[in-house]
Amino acid sequence: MTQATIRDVARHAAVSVASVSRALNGAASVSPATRDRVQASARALGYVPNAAARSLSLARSNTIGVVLPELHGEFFSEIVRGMDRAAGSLGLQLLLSNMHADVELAAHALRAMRGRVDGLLIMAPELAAATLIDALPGQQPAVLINCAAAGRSHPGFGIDNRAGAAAMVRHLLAQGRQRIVHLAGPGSNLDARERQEGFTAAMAELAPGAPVEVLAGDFHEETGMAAAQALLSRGPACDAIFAANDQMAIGAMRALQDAGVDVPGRIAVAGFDDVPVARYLALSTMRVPIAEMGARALARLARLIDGTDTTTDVELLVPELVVRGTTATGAISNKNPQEEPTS
Amino acid sequence: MTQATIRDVARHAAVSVASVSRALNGAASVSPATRDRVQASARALGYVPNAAARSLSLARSNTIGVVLPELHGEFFSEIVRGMDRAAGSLGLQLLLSNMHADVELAAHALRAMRGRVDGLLIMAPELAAATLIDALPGQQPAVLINCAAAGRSHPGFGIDNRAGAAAMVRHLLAQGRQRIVHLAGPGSNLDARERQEGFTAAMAELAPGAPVEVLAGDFHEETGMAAAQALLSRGPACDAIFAANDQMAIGAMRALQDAGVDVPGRIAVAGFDDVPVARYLALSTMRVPIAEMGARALARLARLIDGTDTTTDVELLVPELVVRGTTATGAISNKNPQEEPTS
DNA sequence: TTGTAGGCGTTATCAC
DNA sequence: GTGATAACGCCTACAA
Repeated sequence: MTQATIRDVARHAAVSVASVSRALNGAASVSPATRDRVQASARALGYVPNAAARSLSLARSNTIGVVLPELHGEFFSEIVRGMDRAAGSLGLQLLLSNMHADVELAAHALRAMRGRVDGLLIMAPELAAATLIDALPGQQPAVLINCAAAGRSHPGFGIDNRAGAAAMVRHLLAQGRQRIVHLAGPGSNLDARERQEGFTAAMAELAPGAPVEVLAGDFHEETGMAAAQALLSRGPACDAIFAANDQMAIGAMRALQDAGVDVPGRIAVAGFDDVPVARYLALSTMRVPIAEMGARALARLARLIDGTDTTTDVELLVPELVVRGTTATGAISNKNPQEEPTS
Repeated sequence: MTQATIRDVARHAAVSVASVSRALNGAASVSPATRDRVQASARALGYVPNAAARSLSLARSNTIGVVLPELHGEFFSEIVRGMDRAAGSLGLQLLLSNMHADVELAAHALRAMRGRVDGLLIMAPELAAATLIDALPGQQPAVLINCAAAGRSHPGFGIDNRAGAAAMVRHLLAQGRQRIVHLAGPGSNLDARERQEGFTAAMAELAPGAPVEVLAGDFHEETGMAAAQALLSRGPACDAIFAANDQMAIGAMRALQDAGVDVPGRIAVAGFDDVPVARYLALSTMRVPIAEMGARALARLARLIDGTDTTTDVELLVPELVVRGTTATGAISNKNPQEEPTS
């Protein structure tokens, strides 16, 4: 026997399909007697409404399309967790799809969601604004996360990378560091660019005389190691390495420690993101509220869908400075890395 | 202007909707001329097929429902990554929903997917077999992951926890450890139970005379700390702690090191899972191929859906022993300071 | 090769 | 309060 439809229930309860629909959806006026009969029949037949049919009829799916790039473990799970939490409390489902770097595929993925989702949550830190806008299905409500394209036609969310970088620079300077080297991320990445800009701007403002140096990087641990080794084996030494993300910072730490360099005694190391590993390695970093960003983006998309919120500005979430052993002045105090604030 | 439908395209191309459908779906016989006209019109109007309508008509959604419990960062992202990878290569989408411990809610979540997905990927290590089977929509193809219910009516995937635990026991014994204490996970969790059983079985077989001790735990780091402290402050000492997961192992390590106990000199520590942090802390552990499990489960579900595979057995993935510093015999590998930040 | 028409399962608009 | 019935957008026999 195949799945029961609303017609089966109607027949079983000896009423019309209209009454079944009304009885089951609560809303309209139905006599208690028929409602009970309908509910009993539905239960007896194991009836479950067909979501596709309902979506077609209502032109609403109660589903949010989520398009993310290939991203590393923690970031991915955190942002999805935030979205899922918000979606659950709003009675929405999440349709996942990962955005390939290929624009063709990305556009295809977006199109495939038409009629299946009520709105889109898109994160594409590597895609240029115009490219993305073109790929967007015309009428679909969408919220852009970490997108260069956000703010104009579509609302967006992002990390205040400039403020974050500035906060770290301020911290390092306050610790007495004089020559801070920034290990940048890939130029194709929006966050990486903003962090670098934040760094140079903050240095120019807070330490006008100090040397400003930026090394190219790619967000990978190996690159952090290589950069640190290069720094050691060349001319004027630096006394602080501020990496554009934690992975590179960790790589730098390893290389420095392998070379017997005192961290932070001789060189301080700082990262960005606060991945879980950072706590164990006592790495100072900027904590990025990823889950919160996901949750807030979802909530805003929901408001956009039901017309409650029609703004298109970009909301920036400010990272929080987390000071640990790798930038502490004097004695390193990572004796108990567990005393970190819980997220 | 609202989204174009197949009728708009038909009108624009001066053909029937049937021809549009045929032309766009490639399959049937259409004259090259009309196909070109249709494609041109579709592009001109920005036509994208409505997935809900198509699902309703075809009784197929090309979507897989994924139901996961609340799980910690890495596990979640890894398994979803595996599924997503496999889904992408098969042209399938992923509809996410997290399974709440509450059976009512779980059943509701499963029901809500009716008509929206072609099959279900369910992971519920905490739910009893019968409960889960009851909650399953009757006809829906489903693959169970880490479920006690797998293997009977539904195919399943799982970790060979017994073999994994045995491998770790063998390793610890080979390292000369005599008194191994197992720090178990929550009894409600299938993996935890199997790991514990694997431990006791392996001990009975490989070290018949040795004392076998099991401490209750809950998979949390704090519990690992508390357990280690308790072990230190009581009677006969042990020389190895084998935790049911990495989190507890890490907690135990910290407690031991805080107490000045030489690890692994006096007490070896081992975990299970190989979370990313494990590498940085030089924790020996069993590596669980999570992404692979997700990918294979999805592939098998796809075969189940198209009738290619109708078996219902459980496939077990074997964890791999990863030996690091915390179980090494002789010289402790603390020589690499960055692997032991609390030194 | 192409067009007509019926059906997929629901909801909503009418009459009654 | 209840019951026909027309959408919703697409696919697919069946005819032509």
